[in-house]
Amino acid sequence: MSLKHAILILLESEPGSGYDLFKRFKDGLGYFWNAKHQQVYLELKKLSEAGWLAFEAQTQDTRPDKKNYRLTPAGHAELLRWLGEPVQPNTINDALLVKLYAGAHTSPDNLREEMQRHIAVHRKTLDSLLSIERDYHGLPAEQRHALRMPYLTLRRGILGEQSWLQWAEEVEHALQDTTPASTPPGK
Amino acid sequence: MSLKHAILILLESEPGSGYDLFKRFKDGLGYFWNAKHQQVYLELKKLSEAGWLAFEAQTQDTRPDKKNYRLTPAGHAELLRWLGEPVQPNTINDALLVKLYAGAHTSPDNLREEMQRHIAVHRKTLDSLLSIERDYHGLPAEQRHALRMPYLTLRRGILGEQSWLQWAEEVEHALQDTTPASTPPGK
DNA sequence: ACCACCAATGCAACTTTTTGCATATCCCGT
DNA sequence: ACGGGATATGCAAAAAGTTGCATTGGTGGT
Repeated sequence: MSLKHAILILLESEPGSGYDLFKRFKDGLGYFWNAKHQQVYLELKKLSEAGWLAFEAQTQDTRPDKKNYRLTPAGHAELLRWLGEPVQPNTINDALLVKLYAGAHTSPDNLREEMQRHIAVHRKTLDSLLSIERDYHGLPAEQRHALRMPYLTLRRGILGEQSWLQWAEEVEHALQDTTPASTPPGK
Repeated sequence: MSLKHAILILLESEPGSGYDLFKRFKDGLGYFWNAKHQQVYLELKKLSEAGWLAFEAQTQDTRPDKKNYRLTPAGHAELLRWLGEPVQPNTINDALLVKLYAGAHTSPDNLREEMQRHIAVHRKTLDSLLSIERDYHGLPAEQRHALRMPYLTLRRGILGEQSWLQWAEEVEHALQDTTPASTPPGK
């Protein structure tokens, strides 16, 4: 758990609305933290009630009104406290691997299609991460320095996706071997 | 979600008790599916009530009595149905990356300690996966064939852990650069 | 003209997972 | 003799996350 702290960190670096935070989760942090908009709004409400956030309502003409959230001193203190605390190693629950584990009970074609869909998603994610990395390298040194920690998390995303795609190739070879009869020899 | 189906698959390949399943999650599948014993027992109860599992109570002398679960035909059908359905790509929520993202607000020492602890865990996991892989390669061809699908998931674990450790090296270099003063030069 | 999408927020019900507590016996090491 | 770990199961409450529904207005495409 820790949508709580993910929100505190995002608002610490820049105040914003629920909608705004949701977009940051979707675009920027999506490769390591995900949340639906409902959950974000609910959590913002809870964090306000706990005194860690404050907000001012902004009325807007052409668009719906919004609430602009920022950290309170108590929220800042909580963030520092959390940073000093050890983080539990991540546990992974990966449904694709569950399916593959049971793969002998279904057809290789089914598995291949499934893999193709996932490969497409991972390739797209990798492309977008690489493009963010290119932008980062184009920044002036000061800004790069300010972003060095987020950059490390970006590297995790890139290395992770590359490793995933490498694994996917292994899987494809293995699944081809399962049905060698369907392709005629000689090309 | 899909502890449900993870359980169906495990019981399909071999019937067993809740305790037994829990151990299989902990030892064998832990690198891609995790569940506490409470959740396993609760889910077994629900799956029985849904008619997908049946159990017979076994009284034991030296040990507590246990319930031996196996799939019903309905459970088998449900498993096949699920295998035909597309799996949602995994979403990752990784608290370590959240912490690192906010790393500029804490000390490099704190981050280094955190990384050391996680590195130790990942190295241990990798070692154990590699040892399982060695065992696999030592098996006769028939058994290897029967286990080819679980083997693919094992490969995911191995490649994933290796990639993680590679990333951890990048992080360590980056964190060293942040405080070059503390280590005396010349050794 | 209509449809879809962006901006913006939220409630209610549900499922899934975690945490805390509870119990009972056996075996192993110190 | 005593503590800890393995064996074995479970309830209750809380926390975290998902799904479905609802609203309002602008903007851009066909």
